[in-house]
Amino acid sequence: MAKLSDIIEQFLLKTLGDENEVDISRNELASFFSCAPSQINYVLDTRFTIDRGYLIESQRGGGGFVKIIRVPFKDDAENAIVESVGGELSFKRMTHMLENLQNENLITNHEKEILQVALSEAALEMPINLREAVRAKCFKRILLFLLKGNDQ
Amino acid sequence: MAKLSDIIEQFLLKTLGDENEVDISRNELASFFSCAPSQINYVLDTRFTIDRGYLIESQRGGGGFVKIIRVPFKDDAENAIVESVGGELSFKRMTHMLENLQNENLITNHEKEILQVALSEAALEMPINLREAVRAKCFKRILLFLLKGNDQ
DNA sequence: TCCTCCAAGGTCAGACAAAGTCAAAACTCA
DNA sequence: TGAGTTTTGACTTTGTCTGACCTTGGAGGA
Repeated sequence: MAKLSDIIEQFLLKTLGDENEVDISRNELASFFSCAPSQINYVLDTRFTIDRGYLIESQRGGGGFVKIIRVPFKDDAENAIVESVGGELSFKRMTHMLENLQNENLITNHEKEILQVALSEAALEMPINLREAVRAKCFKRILLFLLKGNDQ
Repeated sequence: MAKLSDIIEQFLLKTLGDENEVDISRNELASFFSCAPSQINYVLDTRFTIDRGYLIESQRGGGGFVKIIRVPFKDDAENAIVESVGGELSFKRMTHMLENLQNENLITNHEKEILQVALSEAALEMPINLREAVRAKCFKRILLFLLKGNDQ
C-alpha cells in the first residue's frame, strides 16, 4: 500500500506540472486527503527540500497560503564548488572567490562590492572562528543561488 | 481569495502613481471598499511603513485627511534610515527594506535576491536573537555602502 | 470669547482564519 | 525486534477584519 506522503508528493508534482511554482492551501489539501494538516508540512519538509531543488514560502493568517517553488538545477560539478568553501571562510579567501565569480560573469563588480561589505570583518563583529563559520555559511548559500542557474 | 488589504494596497499604490504624495479620506475609502474604517489604518500600518519607504500624516476633525508620502531614500535622512534598522533585523523587515531599495533603483532585483539568500534564516543558522543581531549589522553596512559609498 | 456639537481620524481588543511546531503514537521493514 | 519513517493532534503563532469607544479640530452660535 502506497504511503500517503508519497501520494501527496505525486499529487503536488503533478499540480506543479511545467510551472515553476504553485500555490496551495494547506487546510484544503489536508481535507482533500483526509489527513492532519501537519501531514502536509511533513511532505513539504521531507520531499520538497532545498537539495531536491524546491523552496517553500508561506503566509499564515486569513487568506494564508503555501507556495512551492521549483529552482532549476544546473550541474552537479557545482556542488563540489560549494563544498570547497568548507566550514570556515576568511575574508581574503572570499574575496578571491568573488573575483573568480566576477571573471566568470556570474556577478557584477557592484555585487562583489556589496557582498564584501556585507560579510566584512566589521560587519561580522564576533570571535574569529565564529565569524569565519558564519561567513562560510552565508557564502555557500550565495554560491548555491548563483550556480543553480535560474538566470534571470 | 484575494485579501482586501492587498486590494486596498494596490489601489493606493495606483492612486499614488508617480506622485510622491496623495491625500485620501479614510471614511470615503472605507465606504468605497465596504469595510470598517479601521481597516484602512490596518493597511496603512502594515503596508505603508517606513521600512517600505512611506510616511503617513493625518489630521482629525472636520476636513480631516490622511496623507501618504513616499520618502525618497537618498534624500538626507540617511542616518535615520541606517539607525532605523536598530539592533535586530528580521528577515521580513529586511525584505521590505530591500524592496524599497530596489524601487529607489539603488539595487537591482538580482542584488536583492543575492542578499536575501546571503542573509536568509538558513544561512544565519544560530539562535534567533543572535541571528537578527548579525543580520542587522551586516545590513547596516550594506546600507552605508549603498547610500554613501562608504565601504570601510 | 468661549462652549458645544459634529465630523473627521485613532486605538485596541477580540473573533477568525490560516499556517507552524513538536512530540507521542503508529507503522514499516530489514 | 528495533531504528527509522509516517501520521496524528494538541498547542502556538501570525495575519486579517470588525466594532466599540476615544481624541482632535473646526464651525457656529450664545
